Amino acid sequence: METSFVSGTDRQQQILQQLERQQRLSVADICGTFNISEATARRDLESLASQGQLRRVRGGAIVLVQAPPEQPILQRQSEQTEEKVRIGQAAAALVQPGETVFLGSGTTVLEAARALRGRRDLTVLTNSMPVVNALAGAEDITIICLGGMLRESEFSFIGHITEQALTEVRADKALIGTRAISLEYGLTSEYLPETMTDRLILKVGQEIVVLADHTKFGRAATVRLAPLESIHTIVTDQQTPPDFLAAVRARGVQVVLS
Amino acid sequence: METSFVSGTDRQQQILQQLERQQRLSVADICGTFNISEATARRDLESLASQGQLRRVRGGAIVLVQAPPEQPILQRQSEQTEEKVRIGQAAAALVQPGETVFLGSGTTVLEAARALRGRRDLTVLTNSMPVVNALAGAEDITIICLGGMLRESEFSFIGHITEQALTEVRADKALIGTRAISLEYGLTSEYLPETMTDRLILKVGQEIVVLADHTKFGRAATVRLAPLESIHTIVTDQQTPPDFLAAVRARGVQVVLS
DNA sequence: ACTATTTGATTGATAATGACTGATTTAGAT
DNA sequence: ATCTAAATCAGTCATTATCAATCAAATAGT
Repeated sequence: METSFVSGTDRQQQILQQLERQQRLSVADICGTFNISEATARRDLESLASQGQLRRVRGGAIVLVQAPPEQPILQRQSEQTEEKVRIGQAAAALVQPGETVFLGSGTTVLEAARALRGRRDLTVLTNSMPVVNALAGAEDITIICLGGMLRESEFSFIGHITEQALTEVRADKALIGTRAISLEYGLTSEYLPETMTDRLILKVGQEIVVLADHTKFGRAATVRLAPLESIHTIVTDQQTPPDFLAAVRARGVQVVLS
Repeated sequence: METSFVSGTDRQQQILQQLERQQRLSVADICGTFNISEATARRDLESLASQGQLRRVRGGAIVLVQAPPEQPILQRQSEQTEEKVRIGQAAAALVQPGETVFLGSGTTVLEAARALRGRRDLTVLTNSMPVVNALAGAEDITIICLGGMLRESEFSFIGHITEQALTEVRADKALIGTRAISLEYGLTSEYLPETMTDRLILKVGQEIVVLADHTKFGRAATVRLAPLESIHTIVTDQQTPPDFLAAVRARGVQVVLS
């Protein structure tokens, strides 16, 4: 894994994240993963310790007893950025002029929204605030937002109002992201309230397009959202195992590689 | 991707977009992707940092911990900014902890939203995208957006879906802006579709608070929205003619000067 | 044609880094 | 318990990268 960073502050954030995962970190570990000298590693630890972010011990550092909660959304935003952009563009290419398309939440779908900016004669339905922001002001694109209660971690709208609004609309295509996709359980999710909303979303789209990079395949989360058969198209990247894609195709799902 | 010609602010928006995708950006990165000098790249970062859009670090920039997703720029913000900020703050001061407050569209109400950020134990209802953006990520504030069709000029949601959602909610107070206030015609507006939505908004709020700087008084637009009597409170600035305010008070409307 | 703004180059100043030093702590052996 | 060797540490210093400030050229706006 390439660990690129722009500054000491940035590196310190990453040190904190890694510490969160492993509970403890040695100075040598830090030197290795970031290619820095021991002196710098110690300075980073000293700085973080003085901010009360970690507990300094001889040889490294350990997490504090009550660690501050980590932020949910923004970390995984940086992961697989390249793929996500390409997947988003490939999915956007499926949308035809004149169509009504639903865009769900998640960073990959957001990339599709960005790719749709500049296209003409479209109606976009969404429950994602970043999608609205990305498309607001775009020429010749009608934006309909489903409202509801704002879920802070994803900046998406969910709940009763959202579901009510969903009964009023339909879409030619629905572009959605997912947490996990498996042959056995299909689409799964982790957050139940959002799942209820997502199920309705699957109903308003004539054609369901799932955007998922290779890290999502062969995994399953806790809540079952929909079986594979209810999906029409999957857009993914080249790194997804071909045998998995073959199995998906055998279930009647079209696969688009970006 | 040859982005040969972009204006300064446009480029800064793109910098924000890229930053949001990658979490971090080095000065060198920016120079490369936009073909600009380090000096300009730094100036852009400095400008964005002063707006609180990113966190400047040595060597580049990283995203804020609770970064609201990138949002479109609002034009015509500069008119009467001083007054609007003060009016917004005065109106926000009327809101009590535990209350549910509706925030309408318009720049003055947006200032009230900004003033409410940091307050605790609030539920905010709104049909304004900028308001959602301003409050997204705020601690202890529940945000419920009414969805609907996005009106580009105001970035507010109007139409059938909005009205449907309005039937599902109520609010202790409704803070709304207006185009014009006159003794004879009360609140008037110019855009009929929005007016339909606004009339419903007046019904969901127990107490109607109108935010209007002095330029709005004694004028009337084409569409009648509501008589003066349906307003409970007007928040305005010192420059509003006292005799006009006296007449307003005589009609049973409370006046707050900021 | 003129002015205001933006840009790029240059500068000295400042911060970050890595190598080095001697001091301190730890772990193991006696 | 005491000693010793290795590891870790805090401090200093030179080097490098980055920065803020300044100014002239280029560009946009009127």
